[in-house]
Amino acid sequence: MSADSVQSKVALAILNALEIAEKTGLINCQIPEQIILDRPKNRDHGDYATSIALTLAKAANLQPRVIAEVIIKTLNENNLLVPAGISKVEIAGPGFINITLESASQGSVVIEILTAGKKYGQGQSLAGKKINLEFVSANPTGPIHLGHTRWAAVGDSLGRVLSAAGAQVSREFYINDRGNQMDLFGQSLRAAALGIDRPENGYHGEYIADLANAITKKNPEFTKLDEESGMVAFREAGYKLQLDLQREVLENFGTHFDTWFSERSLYENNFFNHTLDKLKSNGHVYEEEGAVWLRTTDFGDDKDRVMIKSDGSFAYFASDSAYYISKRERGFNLCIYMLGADHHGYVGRIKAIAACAGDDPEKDIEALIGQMVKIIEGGQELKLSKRAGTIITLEELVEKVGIDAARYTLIRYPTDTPMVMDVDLLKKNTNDNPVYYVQYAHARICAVLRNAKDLGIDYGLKFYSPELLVHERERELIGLLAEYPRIVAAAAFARQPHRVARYIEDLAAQYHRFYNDCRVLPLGEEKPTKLNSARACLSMATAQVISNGLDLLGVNAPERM
RNA sequence: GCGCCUGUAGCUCAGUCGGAUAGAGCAACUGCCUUCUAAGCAGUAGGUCGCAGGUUCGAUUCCUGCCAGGCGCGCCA
Repeated sequence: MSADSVQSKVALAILNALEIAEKTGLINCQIPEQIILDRPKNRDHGDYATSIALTLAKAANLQPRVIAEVIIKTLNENNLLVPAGISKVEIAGPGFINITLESASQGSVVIEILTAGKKYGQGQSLAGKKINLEFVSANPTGPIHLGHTRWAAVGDSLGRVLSAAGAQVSREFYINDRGNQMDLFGQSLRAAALGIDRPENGYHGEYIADLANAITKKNPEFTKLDEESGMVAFREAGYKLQLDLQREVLENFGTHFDTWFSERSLYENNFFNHTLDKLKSNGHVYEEEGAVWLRTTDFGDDKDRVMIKSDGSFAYFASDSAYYISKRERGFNLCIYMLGADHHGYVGRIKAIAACAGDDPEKDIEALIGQMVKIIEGGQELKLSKRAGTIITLEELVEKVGIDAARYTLIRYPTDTPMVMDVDLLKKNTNDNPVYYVQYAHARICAVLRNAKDLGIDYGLKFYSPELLVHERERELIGLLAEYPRIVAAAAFARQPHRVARYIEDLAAQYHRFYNDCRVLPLGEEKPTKLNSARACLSMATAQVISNGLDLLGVNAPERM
């Protein structure tokens, strides 16, 4: 919320009134730093409401309604209402204070929006946070599947939302490019190339054969290598190809990563030993049964974790530890891990690593858990993917429903809820499909504005008369537009981009209602009036906010549909 | 057994610093286009917010217990 927004003026006026009342002895208690304004659900309760009188009742030892009366009296006597753009203040119910704004004042948000443009909604609530946002992190041994896709959409959107709240965000993809799985991958590729049986616990999707073909085409000599060096040759070539594919698929999906972080790099330049020393110096490392352990039980983990196995090789946990330390040493003061539900057992471990490193896990680490995604088509759950051999891939989903519908649907729900995607519904261009509903509102506004231009109607800031927008629909729409910055800040704070989606759905609905009841353009031979211009400005502002919101989701705002 | 998540309308789900009469879409029924995109709008109907306690002016929201469902508990990655 910008300092000069309508809301903040109102909040400030009430705060001033409270301070005055406290000084003059009308109220005797600690005055809060901020006044929280709600938007009442019921229109009869005004444009804003605050429950401050109820909250203070106990501390002040007064009836809530008495406090409300004091606030209102003080507002009146000190002429605080007019400068704040308030036309009416009322007490309601047990002590709520309901506030109605002057039309001109309320309408000024349109000016704010048109002036700020793409920047409207951005704030500084997370300024100073340097966030490492890690998501997807699929193994480079196969395609991006549906579970990853949820994160590809939500993680990307969260990155945008956090940035909009003023944080400095780096999106990171962790590549698990060492360990058994990689070797199995190499063995599977080699087996496919040679036409021999693949390892039982290896990879069996059709894409393995495709990759193997591509490799042998380029490097036919690989097939002549012995088992070990052949495995390595295929592994490395397959790794590169598969990683490039993942990158390409994600970029096409609109999800960009700033850093692709290789697990192998943790073992270069002595970095792992450096991190081990660091953990040792904090006293949480010990040796037992020939293995090197991190005593994570010091910090609430259920059992200690092995970093170096008794055979001298590194356990996966070694990488986890080093990776965390790398993040911290690269200057991030908040590491967000976006994990699948099947990995939620990691949370305790990761936090224990932070604690062992001397950090505060509650402050420096956050884990977001994404529940499972199911996909149904024709009433049947889709389980098999031709390509991956197991689960539906990102590409298959996009082929079915398109990028916008896929992203929007995945982002629209909180991630801690398991979700079901209905392909048939997402293919429909009706309003059961929220992405079209929102996009349609945007396209509709663009059409109106095109027509306005053709009719020679002047719109834009110079022709905007906020005091003319007094219709109930106009006031509701304007009120909702003013909410947007708070929604973005709240979404960032809660790490919940779905709030932005839900908000623009509301906004689209509100615009449609306005459109239905308030004619924007002159009818027939009527002469354009200032009201036409004002409504065109309001429409323009709405389109801007829808577009800004969709942008935070990584979804297009089409001008025509 | 322990840990995490979920339980809101017939269906899919919003509602999270505790607020006024619990919301939306779909499905059912009824209206609104000879002028802005009907991919839209208005209305009717639909609820013991899993169950039982507790905290307080007030609980779908916070705490405890229970019931039901999903997932996880390797010197795998």
